[in-house]
Amino acid sequence: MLSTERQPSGEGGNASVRVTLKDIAQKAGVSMMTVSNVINGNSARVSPATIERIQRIVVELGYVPSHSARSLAAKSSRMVGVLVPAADEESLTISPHNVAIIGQLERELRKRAYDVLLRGIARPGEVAEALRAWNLDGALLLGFLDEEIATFTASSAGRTRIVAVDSYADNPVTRGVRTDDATGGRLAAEHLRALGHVDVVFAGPRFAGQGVVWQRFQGFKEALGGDCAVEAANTTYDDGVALGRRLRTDHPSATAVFATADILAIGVVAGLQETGARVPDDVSVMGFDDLDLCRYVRPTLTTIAQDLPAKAATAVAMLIGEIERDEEPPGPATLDVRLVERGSTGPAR
Amino acid sequence: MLSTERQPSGEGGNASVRVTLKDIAQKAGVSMMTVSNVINGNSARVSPATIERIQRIVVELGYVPSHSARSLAAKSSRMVGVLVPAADEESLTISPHNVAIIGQLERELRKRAYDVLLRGIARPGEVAEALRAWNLDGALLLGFLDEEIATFTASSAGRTRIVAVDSYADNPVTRGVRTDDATGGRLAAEHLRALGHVDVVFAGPRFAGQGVVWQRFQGFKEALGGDCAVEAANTTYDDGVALGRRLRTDHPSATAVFATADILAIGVVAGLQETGARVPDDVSVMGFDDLDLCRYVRPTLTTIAQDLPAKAATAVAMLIGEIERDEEPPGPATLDVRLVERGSTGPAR
DNA sequence: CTGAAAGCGCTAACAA
DNA sequence: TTGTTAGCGCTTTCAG
Repeated sequence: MLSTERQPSGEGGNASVRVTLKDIAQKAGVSMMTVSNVINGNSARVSPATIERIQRIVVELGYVPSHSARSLAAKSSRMVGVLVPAADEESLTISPHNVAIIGQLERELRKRAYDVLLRGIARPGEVAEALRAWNLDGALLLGFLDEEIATFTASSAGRTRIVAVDSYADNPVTRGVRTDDATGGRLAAEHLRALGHVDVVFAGPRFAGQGVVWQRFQGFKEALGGDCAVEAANTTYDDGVALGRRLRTDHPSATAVFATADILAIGVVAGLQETGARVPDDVSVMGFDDLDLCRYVRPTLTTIAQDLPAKAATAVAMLIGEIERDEEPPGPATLDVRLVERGSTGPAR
Repeated sequence: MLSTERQPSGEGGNASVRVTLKDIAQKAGVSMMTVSNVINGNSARVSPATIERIQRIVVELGYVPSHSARSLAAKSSRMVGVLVPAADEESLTISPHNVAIIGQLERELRKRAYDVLLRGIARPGEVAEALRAWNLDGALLLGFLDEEIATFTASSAGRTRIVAVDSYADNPVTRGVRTDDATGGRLAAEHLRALGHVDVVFAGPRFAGQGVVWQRFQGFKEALGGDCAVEAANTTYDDGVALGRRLRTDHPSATAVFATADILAIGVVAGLQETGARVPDDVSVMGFDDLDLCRYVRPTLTTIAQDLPAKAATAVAMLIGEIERDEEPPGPATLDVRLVERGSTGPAR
């Protein structure tokens, strides 16, 4: 993975002080501007010969541009913020789902030569603050609630672009990228119906007229064709277990559960099993996300899969599009979902 | 989590242009330096009255300091790099273990008012490069192999501090933080011995005379008192499954497996179960790390727990200590481990 | 195609 | 306790 390669410092004679544009310019006998243009690939304005010479010297001296200086002098910093919610000071427990995304985002951004500032956000104002403090070219919001996003204000410069992942918020300063949650809900309902389930429970975080969970519920309920019970539960294993334990008491006739997150579904299965219920023979359970986790548990978890890498790539593409090509803020992007059948769902009893 | 709070911009009359130190200074009728001192908490050099007045104006105008400018003018940027390995351009799949740590690191650093640059590293030179490009005060290395770390060179400024997590490398420019891997191996061996296991298999990534895995093996073998088979396997579920499937063919007399990672152990269990073996009745399996995952699978996984939050906190404390107090680079830090008994280990058959 | 001047927003080192 | 003078390293004009 890492090639064995020496740092080219200490060859040009100068090893321990910062090599600046000026140094390069002097050694090459040209002005700083010419060097700057070469570094930034403005090859249109420099003769091929000079380019070649300068590039050699750059390598020879081990020149590394100062992004701080560039950021100060120019409009752009080539750095974007990846912003995640942070409950005050405590527990920046990035959710497994977000965690998976962060890696992808970093990769996509690095490919395009952008650096990433990772930062937890505790107060709404911190978004604009972070943006301005480092002169960020843009920001990616991860895992915020729509209500929170609505309170974010743009950087006063007005040039800062913001893309929110998994958001339906209609904040004018943000664009959204999300999976097709409504269709996900619908697929889940259709799957359960096809297996003969009629009396089912929907489990997920409390929702109210907006947001990811609400979308999933809408699609689910509609495709179900009938009514369904709703159980509020946080997206955690333990909440799932608690629900699973009392499910057959509180919903004696229910034969299936659709949870809005895999981790929650897995908890439900565990809770059910504790009470002696068999999954899927007595109760079917399905989740949402298709984390790796789904394959590790027994029974393996039937779920609605979303394409994380694609979501990350789309979010980055949108952001960069706005930043570099000053594109019209496109409408929100919606990514496909698909049903993944595994062992936790079966015919209604 | 997020308090409802307005951005204080647009009250001072000026809303959309950058508010600078100079603006504050003018409005307060003092010099920029005085304002600078107030902002940076150099209260010793300013009269209480002035402090109070300046602070009011700062809030009123919604001033946000430019970190780029500060980073350029001062020695320090108050930003540290969190550096993870990145297989060339492709698949920056940050491992679950590292990912869990990143959140903790960010939290610890933010508490101390440091920002985080998250960056994948594909070539050794990129470490020093990233450090210098943003004038980073330091860096945290996550999940690199000891051989890789040995090739990293310091920033030429010489002031940059580097702490490597999970490393035993003796690179003069880095300090290490890790869990007590040897003791972890020992605890595992003692646990299995106490249950009567004699013929056991050690499974983990290939190692050779150094590194985390080697340490675990040393402790394990020594406490075992006898010989043990070694199976090379990557730290993935699928490699675990493969090993589990052929375990009873290749090691017919083995009654226990110690894997150097939970995810690997869980795969081994699944592979074994596929062949009809019962865990732990026929074969006991244990892992290392104590990820949440261990509670989700059946049987639940016996493992060696390491304290991730403590590891992150220690790494940050070491780094900040070197940065701010210019402390003597302390020796490497080693954190405690403990055995967590769950359902995947039992008496030898 | 190349260069000179001016300044981005801030802080170090002195003076006063 | 406060102000002044210099830059940090780069990019943006605008002239050659």
